Amino acid sequence: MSWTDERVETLKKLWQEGHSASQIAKTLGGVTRNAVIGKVHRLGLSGRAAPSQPARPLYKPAKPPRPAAQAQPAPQPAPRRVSVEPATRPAVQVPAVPVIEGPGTATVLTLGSKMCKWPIGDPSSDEFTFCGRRAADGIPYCVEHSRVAYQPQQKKKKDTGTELSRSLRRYL
DNA sequence: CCCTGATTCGC
DNA sequence: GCGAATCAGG
Repeated sequence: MSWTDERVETLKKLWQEGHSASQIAKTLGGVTRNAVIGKVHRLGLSGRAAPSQPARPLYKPAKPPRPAAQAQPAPQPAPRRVSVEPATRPAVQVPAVPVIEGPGTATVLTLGSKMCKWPIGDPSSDEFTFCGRRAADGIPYCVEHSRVAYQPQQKKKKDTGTELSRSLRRYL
């Protein structure tokens, strides 16, 4: 199919009405959404609404790998400057060896690798915390919660065992 | 994985 | 001019 005046007009109409490229493609028939998008751009009516913000965020990563037929000796890579998070981060310090706190005092921010990750409370609540008691290396939970967490597993058969399950057995 | 538009570039 | 391929997001 080709872009007859009629089809182009339909395209414009539908596009301005807010239909998606694929919807328009289906309506018109005989074209893909890519074709529609391509045409839309050629017609210069890309950004439909909200021109407030640039449709294109100003940076273009370019596209490196593509079998370009023996192109000319490409110049220098032309460094692209992309804003890369200049913000200063406080970098929350998480104690490697957490203080032994009572249950439910560790938050997602203070939860260290060696702290029990047993959830306490409603995860969707502000009150949500983790157990936070000391947990052995490589074990997600403290002894008490490990027992609960792995209960169904504990009395399985052989259990040739993963590293974790072996550590676990030692641990419990 | 489904979808969206944006871009590039061989044709 | 066309649109497939590809990309960056939602």
